Amino acid sequence: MSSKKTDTRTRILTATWHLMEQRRGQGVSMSDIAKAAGISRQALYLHFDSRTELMIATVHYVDEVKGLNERLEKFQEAKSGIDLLDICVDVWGNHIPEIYGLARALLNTRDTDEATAAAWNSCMGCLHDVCHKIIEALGEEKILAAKWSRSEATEMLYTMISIQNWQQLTMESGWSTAQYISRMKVLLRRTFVDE
Amino acid sequence: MSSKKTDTRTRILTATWHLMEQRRGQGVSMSDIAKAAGISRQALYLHFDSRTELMIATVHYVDEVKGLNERLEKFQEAKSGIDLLDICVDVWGNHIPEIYGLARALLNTRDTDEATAAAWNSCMGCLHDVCHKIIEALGEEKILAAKWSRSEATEMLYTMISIQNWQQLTMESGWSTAQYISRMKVLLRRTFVDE
DNA sequence: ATCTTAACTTTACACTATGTCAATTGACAC
DNA sequence: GTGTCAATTGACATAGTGTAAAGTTAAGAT
Repeated sequence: MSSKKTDTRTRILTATWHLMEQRRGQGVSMSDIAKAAGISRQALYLHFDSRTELMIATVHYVDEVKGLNERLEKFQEAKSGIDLLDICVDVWGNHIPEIYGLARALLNTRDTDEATAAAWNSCMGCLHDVCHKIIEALGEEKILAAKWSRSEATEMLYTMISIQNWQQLTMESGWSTAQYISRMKVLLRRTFVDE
Repeated sequence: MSSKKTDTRTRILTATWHLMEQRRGQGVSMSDIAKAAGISRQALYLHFDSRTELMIATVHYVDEVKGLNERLEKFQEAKSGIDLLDICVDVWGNHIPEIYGLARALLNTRDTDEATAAAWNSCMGCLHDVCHKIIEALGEEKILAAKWSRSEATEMLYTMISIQNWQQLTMESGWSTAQYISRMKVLLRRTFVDE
């Protein structure tokens, strides 16, 4: 049932992904992608209407392959709000490096492109939900730091674990992934948990 | 002593700045700037070699006009590390909205443009210094939270007060400037200060 | 064996944006 | 007047995205 068209589509998606990671999301043109996929630039438009559509499809493809959703199932194991917080930072902190280039490409164009912004927000929605769950759990356990309303805490948590902050700390300040995870856990626990 | 050339240069810089703030740093072409400054597109290149150079010059111009440096002199009044931290969030939190569009434009191009990245880092250097001073002060007063090394704390503080985080909390989550400042102070104090 | 169709190719073009170049105009100084 | 500076106009080069048209190749149906 795997038609030629489906094969090529997959080849394009993997090529896009690999190029994005290789070049950290910068300087990847449609020509580059076509060359990497072994087809002509114009043939790309037989599969995807626009660059934006290709980017979004690649995000979904990577999500599927890497299975962030399955990774987040680790959450079922969590026994407390603090557990949830730690697992979230572990899973997400190890996930970011694998999608960094693609994420950069999307973040850079989302300002000018409405569709990209929408796709990005929908992808990030699941992370936002996770943040919400964590704060709710801390709230129910009565250990959410008193100075935070639940909605404010959710937004702040979501902001703290953003890809931009990961980039700043690892790419610019030179932290390792382990260091990022460890320090971020400290920051989040001190910020949101009264112990 | 104000030659015609100097006048035009200033006119270009103010036009660039205003356009950037109006359009939040997006979709501002050299043609747009020329039109707003009342000159031809080509004449821009008599004053600035490239778009990048114009952007950087505009940043310096805004810095001069808005006087971030003078604002940071408020720091002389600070009597403690905690004072420093609060003043920093106040000053910076009120400064960001005035440079947001321009900052966006620079952040978007710094990945592809080495000169932009360098200019940006040099501008942000003073903020990084401030972060360093704050952490040193907290360290000397023995109230820097034990889990942080001074260099790690500096990087983390610098990351927390980034423009990207301001954007996420205000533009995307809808917080007011006052709310941003208040919540950020809470986060930073809880994170870095042992009381 | 022939016809059809899907997938892809090549070539060409339109559009936008940055940046360069040459010839020209207008104003002002000496 | 002559020279010079500031700016103008128009033409052009380049890079990237996206569109359109005509031709090729190979698999499948009849």
